[in-house]
Amino acid sequence: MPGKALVAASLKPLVLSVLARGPSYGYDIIQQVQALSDGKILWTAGTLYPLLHRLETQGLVQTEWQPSEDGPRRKYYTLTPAGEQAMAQEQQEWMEVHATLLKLWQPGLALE
Amino acid sequence: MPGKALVAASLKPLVLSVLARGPSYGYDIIQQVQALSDGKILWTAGTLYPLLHRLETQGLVQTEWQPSEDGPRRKYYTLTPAGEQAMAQEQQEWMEVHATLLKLWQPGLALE
DNA sequence: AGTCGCTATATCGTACTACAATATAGACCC
DNA sequence: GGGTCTATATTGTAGTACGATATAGCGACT
Repeated sequence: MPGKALVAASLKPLVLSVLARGPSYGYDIIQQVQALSDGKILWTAGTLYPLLHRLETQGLVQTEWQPSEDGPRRKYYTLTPAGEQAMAQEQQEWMEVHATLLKLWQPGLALE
Repeated sequence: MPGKALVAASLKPLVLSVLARGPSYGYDIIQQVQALSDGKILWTAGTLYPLLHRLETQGLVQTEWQPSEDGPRRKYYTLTPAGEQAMAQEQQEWMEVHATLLKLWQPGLALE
């Protein structure tokens, strides 16, 4: 039985949003999201890396290996212009869905 | 080439949220979501019905056929207690992701 | 009688997505 | 040499999205 997604497909907008703040690498992205969500969003490497590879294949990110002074080398991911555009699009779509959910969650909205 | 999801996997929380307001049937759910989103969220039947069937298999909804005075009969979906619980869970998880996204979208948040 | 459009549900095939498990390896500390 | 942390990668399995297509009732117009 596979695990359950925290919120299915929140993965892509979150990762693009992290990278929109500046280049980062896989392990760090996991830590950043975990910290920002107060430990509620916990990804494993097996969840994140395939997505990063997909983003690269789709031309939304560029990659660069960089050595680390204190551990294994890191693969830094940087948003391309197409990636920035995709991030803006994801943000807009997220807000549209969010607005719709808020309307549905309003207790006062009458049913027809 | 398959189409792109408006926001991937916003489907389940939206459908559960619609049903949390009262029983409904497939065609009506599509219309409700379309109206509430100002026409931005457009689902096809082929997207919605498989999800409704999954929700039924998972015991989150109960179904009942009802005749329509003006057209084909309708299959009404009603949330079960487990479905209400799932809906509450989805709502909480959505808000956690949303809060994290808002933090990431704050222009003032400094990078380390 | 025919056809158009709207209502209404259903299934199939294909592609995409999520994630646990597992493997590999460097650096540090004991 | 063993444990912990850092760091990336792949594989297998299950879940998800959606266009295309099929079926059928009803009303209106021709």
